[in-house]
Amino acid sequence: MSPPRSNTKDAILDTAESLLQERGFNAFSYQHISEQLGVKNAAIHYHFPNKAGLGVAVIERYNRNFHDWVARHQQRGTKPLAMLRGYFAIPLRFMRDGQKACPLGVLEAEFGAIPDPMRDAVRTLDADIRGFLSEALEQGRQQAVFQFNGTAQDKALLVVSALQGALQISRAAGTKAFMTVIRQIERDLGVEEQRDKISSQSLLVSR
Amino acid sequence: MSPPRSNTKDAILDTAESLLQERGFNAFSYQHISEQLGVKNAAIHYHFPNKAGLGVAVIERYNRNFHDWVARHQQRGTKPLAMLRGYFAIPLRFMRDGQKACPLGVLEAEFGAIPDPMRDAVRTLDADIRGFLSEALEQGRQQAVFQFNGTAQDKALLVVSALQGALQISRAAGTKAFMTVIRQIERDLGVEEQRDKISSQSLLVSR
DNA sequence: GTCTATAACGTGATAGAC
DNA sequence: GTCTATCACGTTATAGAC
Repeated sequence: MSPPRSNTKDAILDTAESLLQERGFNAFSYQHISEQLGVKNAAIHYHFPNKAGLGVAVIERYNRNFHDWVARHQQRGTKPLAMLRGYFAIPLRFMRDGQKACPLGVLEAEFGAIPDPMRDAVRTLDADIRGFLSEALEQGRQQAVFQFNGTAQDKALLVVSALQGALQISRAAGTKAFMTVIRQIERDLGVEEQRDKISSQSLLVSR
Repeated sequence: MSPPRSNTKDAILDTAESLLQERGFNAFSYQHISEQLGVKNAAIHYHFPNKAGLGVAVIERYNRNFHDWVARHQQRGTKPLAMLRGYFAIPLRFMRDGQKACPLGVLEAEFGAIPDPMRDAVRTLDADIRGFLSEALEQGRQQAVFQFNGTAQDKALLVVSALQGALQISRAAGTKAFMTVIRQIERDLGVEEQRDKISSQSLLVSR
């Protein structure tokens, strides 16, 4: 159902997504992409006639990938705590992969300066991520692996907000800040501190 | 010690700060400022020769204002809970004042695309804000008005992260999201739900 | 599908008159 | 301290050859 996918098109999306996370939407250009890709900017305009369309495509692909990830875990019957940690691992990878920010956070920070179609795509992505997390938290509470007050929706919103903020703050304050927030979130969910987390422990000691 | 402060200079800083919060650093220009101010862009270059300097000036003034605010409350002997809520009121004002984002969050989201001197200023601001909040939380814990696990520094980082993220998310998801996060933060600090918060209660009901 | 060439415009910034 | 005028450059985007 999708055979003639051009190789370049995906490469453009990869590069655009990466640049978006590094620089934000308004600070990367067709030139940046074309240079990194070794291709002329006209080629990019062939695949994505205008920048708004490219932006929307990046967000929608990101959301599709997220849905696939969720579906994969649901099929496997991944348990709530592993689900939560698998979710934490996503921004964690961003941070380790060159201090990237979360696309959602970047676009919401630039919300007043992005095209309307992108705003819609952002809203959808936000709703989908929170929907997923709400479910995981609610399941975990029912299985008594998480404890928290208020609705799962409210708690999910807090967790998503904290992760998004922490990832940004880590760009200024360093990796440790992000690990700290993850640890604090787990603490606040009543998840016991793990005994075998050597790296986390050393982080604790170092301040 | 500071008598000949040009009126225009402050007006430029006001406008730049506002534009920064609405559009981000890379999506506002000297033209935007000059149009809003009814002044030519050369006048702005007279006060701030380059954009990086303007950016730094905005951040540093913001930090000075924050310090003044803290000092004012410390002199008054404001109690921890009122301190916390006074702090919440800052981003709350941003949101109500045209869906503005927090300057810190915006700049950290754009961190890969802002000049070096601005990065330094951002790091300082971040450290100062968290320092203040850590103190307030620690005081509150000692007075048994807040309950939380972990160090006050860790909890402060979580709270700052959550507020920053929530303010951004609210641009896409609406005001309610921000109120929800504030309520959840208070819940997680063991602050009792207020009986007289009619608006908050109706928010709860509406979802 | 990718290229060269170019258009039309916004950007940060400077020189010099007033 | 603000203006007019202008510059060099980067931006998104298009036309048309290959």
